[in-house]
Amino acid sequence: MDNTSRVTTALRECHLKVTKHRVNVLKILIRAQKPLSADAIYHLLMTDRQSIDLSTIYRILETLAEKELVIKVTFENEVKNLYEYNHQIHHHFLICLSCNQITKVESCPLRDYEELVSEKMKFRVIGHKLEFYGYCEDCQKKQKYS
Amino acid sequence: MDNTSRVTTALRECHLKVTKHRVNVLKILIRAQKPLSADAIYHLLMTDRQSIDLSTIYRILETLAEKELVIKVTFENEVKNLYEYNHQIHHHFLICLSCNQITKVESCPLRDYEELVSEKMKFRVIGHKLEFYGYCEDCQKKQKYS
DNA sequence: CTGTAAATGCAAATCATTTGCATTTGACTT
DNA sequence: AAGTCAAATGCAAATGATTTGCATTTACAG
Repeated sequence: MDNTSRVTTALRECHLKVTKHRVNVLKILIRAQKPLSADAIYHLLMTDRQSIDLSTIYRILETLAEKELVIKVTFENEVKNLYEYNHQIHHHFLICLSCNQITKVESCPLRDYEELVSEKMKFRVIGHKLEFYGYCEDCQKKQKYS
Repeated sequence: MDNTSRVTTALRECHLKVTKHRVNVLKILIRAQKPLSADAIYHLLMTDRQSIDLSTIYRILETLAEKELVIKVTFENEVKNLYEYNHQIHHHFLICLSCNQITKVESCPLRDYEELVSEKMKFRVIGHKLEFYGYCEDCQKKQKYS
């Protein structure tokens, strides 16, 4: 199944109208494999000769986030909100302090700890967010020679 | 040592002028024991009959963050940036999905995992940010009866 | 194929944060 | 204690991301 039909099916399952723009936005997020800003999506669509208004992108992202087809995330030192396709697989990110590149890490060490926190703090944990900040391989190399 | 002299000393050590506003902002952040928005600080000062401009608060927070006397943090679903006093003790937060209240947790399970990530992903980890989302004790009680 | 509610485009509003500039102030010097 | 000056502040306006109101277009149920 290609992305177009995958996305079309997903929209139908959520009782959302299948519009050209919604399909395009979702396909871009799937291809990106990382969170994108509304603005970044806008420019990708423009490059692809697709005409769309930025406010429409914001509305689409809001709708898709409500239906949990996409996840809205915010990062430190990043003014804009970012949106990622929801693959339903729990993961975290590495954020390079030098080039700001975002990389996904699919393992997670926290399931046990969640229980501990729940008990000790009397806080019912529903989920968590974990990010590692540091330097990616490329930036580490560059730093050696500067 | 009271907070006023603690804060005055901290500012001097950072070669920053000791101004009434800087002292007030730092004392508010110490008392709060959790991150506050520029706006929240503004209203606390106003309630305390202290006249200050919001832009001054932003400039103070920026300066204090540069010197690492405060830490700037952002949370999901929170439009504003928040600032917390830097106690130099590594910690994380519990964020209640119902009342949005933020609670500190001082333990951390991630030191070992950081090394694992460093090796496997060839990413030099400098630090991390971890937040737990769920329901605080009060909101859990309220949910039972609603 | 048609009617209708939902989606979109466009312009303007909103809200957090930043900036330019005139004035005030902390702290060093004398 | 008064003089000096760069840094800090207040005020008004700018900026940039996001949201909203409203007129028009479109998806899709019947």
